[in-house]
Amino acid sequence: MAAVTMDKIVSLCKRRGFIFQSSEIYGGLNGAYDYGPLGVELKNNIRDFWWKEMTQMHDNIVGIDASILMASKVWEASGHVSNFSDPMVDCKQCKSRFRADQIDLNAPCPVCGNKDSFTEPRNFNLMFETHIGANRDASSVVYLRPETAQGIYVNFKNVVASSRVKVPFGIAQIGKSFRNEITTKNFIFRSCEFEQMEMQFFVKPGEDEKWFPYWREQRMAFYDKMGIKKDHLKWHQHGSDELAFYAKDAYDIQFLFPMGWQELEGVHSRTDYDLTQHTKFCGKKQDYLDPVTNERYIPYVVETSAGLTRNVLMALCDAYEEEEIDGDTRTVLHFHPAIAPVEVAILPLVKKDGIAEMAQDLEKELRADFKTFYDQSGAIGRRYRRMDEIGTPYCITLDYDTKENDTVTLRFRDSMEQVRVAKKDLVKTIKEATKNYKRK
RNA sequence: GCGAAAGUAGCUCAGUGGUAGAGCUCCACCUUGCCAAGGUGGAUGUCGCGGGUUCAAGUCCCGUCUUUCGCUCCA
Repeated sequence: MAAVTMDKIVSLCKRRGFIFQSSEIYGGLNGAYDYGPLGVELKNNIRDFWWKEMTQMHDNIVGIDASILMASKVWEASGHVSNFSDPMVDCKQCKSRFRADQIDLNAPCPVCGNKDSFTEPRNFNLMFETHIGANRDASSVVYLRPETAQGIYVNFKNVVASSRVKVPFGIAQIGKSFRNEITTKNFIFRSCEFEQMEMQFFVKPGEDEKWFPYWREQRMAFYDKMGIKKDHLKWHQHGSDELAFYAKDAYDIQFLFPMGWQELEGVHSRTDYDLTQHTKFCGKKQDYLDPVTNERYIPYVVETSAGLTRNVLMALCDAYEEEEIDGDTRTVLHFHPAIAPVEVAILPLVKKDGIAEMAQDLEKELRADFKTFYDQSGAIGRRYRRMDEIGTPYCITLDYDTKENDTVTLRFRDSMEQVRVAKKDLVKTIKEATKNYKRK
């Protein structure tokens, strides 16, 4: 079985309506993508799967949804204004580019040896800038957030005061972030506009040692629940030279994308860095009063930060398979049923003798419980293949026997096995199958 | 931002200056009684965009946008 290439993913995404290039009719916009009818379902399903797992399934995590535009001071405090940009110089002779802080600007170019060859250092700030108000003076500059985490930190006191949460507790958030990347590549893997699923877990200083491995284990288990292949995932621990200035320890979950192992999610120990910074910059103590011991401290933070849009790409790459069947190729997306854009397809074996009408009625009945799709066009095998290609886990076929005894054929995507099920048992049977789903 | 290559139907591509094409897909009807490609008919393009050369440009030239690969970058 050949490894999937990005070309095939991009092609399938466009062909079947998962993901399109932004502004395509105008020649496209670099690093921006639009989600089509199936793509938005997939993305929303992954988002909801994460949200349920992180909030509903934990009694000590609450959610927020902070605004994308925030006070500029937030980014001064977080270090993004000063650290999120790199002054760069180019060699005028050989066009090589260097970071201005990593090279002696008075020395000859290390590549071509040319002297007095560098351009003036130019700043590449990775934050998008815009203005609030019609009057574009310096005081109105705001940034589109480059990460969602700060929206959580600046609401720490609000959440503590309003939600009766006690340390240890977490705040979860899903939303868009923006980075003015110098280059974008690999489809939606790195784009200027992306969505993050973040959770900041606030703990008593010292207890981060305990919670850090806990969340690493939880987060890896999440991908197993989503049906992602175990051998497509691995941990990468940041070496001391890779650690961000705020981080005490950092692990990435990497996924084996077509272009190699790449970061999918970070689990980072951020200590009290951010809350301390905001204390300094806003002048108000961002601390926590333990209601039992009356101790006052700034909590430490264990952060789980996943890319939703990267998760979408992962789900597509992980699910994609081309299987050889009798000299024919079957393209299948083996999505976990919980994230599949279409859960159940209803297919009449023939159109005549009232079978199609019967199938349409059944489709309407099942809508309340599943995302359904009705298709009466073409041979039955062809319709199965179409559903395989968009990852529909269950197909229901109605035939003449359905008229006699109210049973239908339930066909499973992965095994292609078929079972005869009474119409009245369909919802229960399908929900049971989803609950017990195991990726082969 | 640098270098190279590419951009023609929804997809994969052919078309080296002279009427815009193929296969698949898609739609309708027929056939089909459970795993694609059977029959009949049909739809689809300012050949990425803008300019130039020419009697004539998908084709040659310039610019531009986008994509891919390699740099650079990505705390």
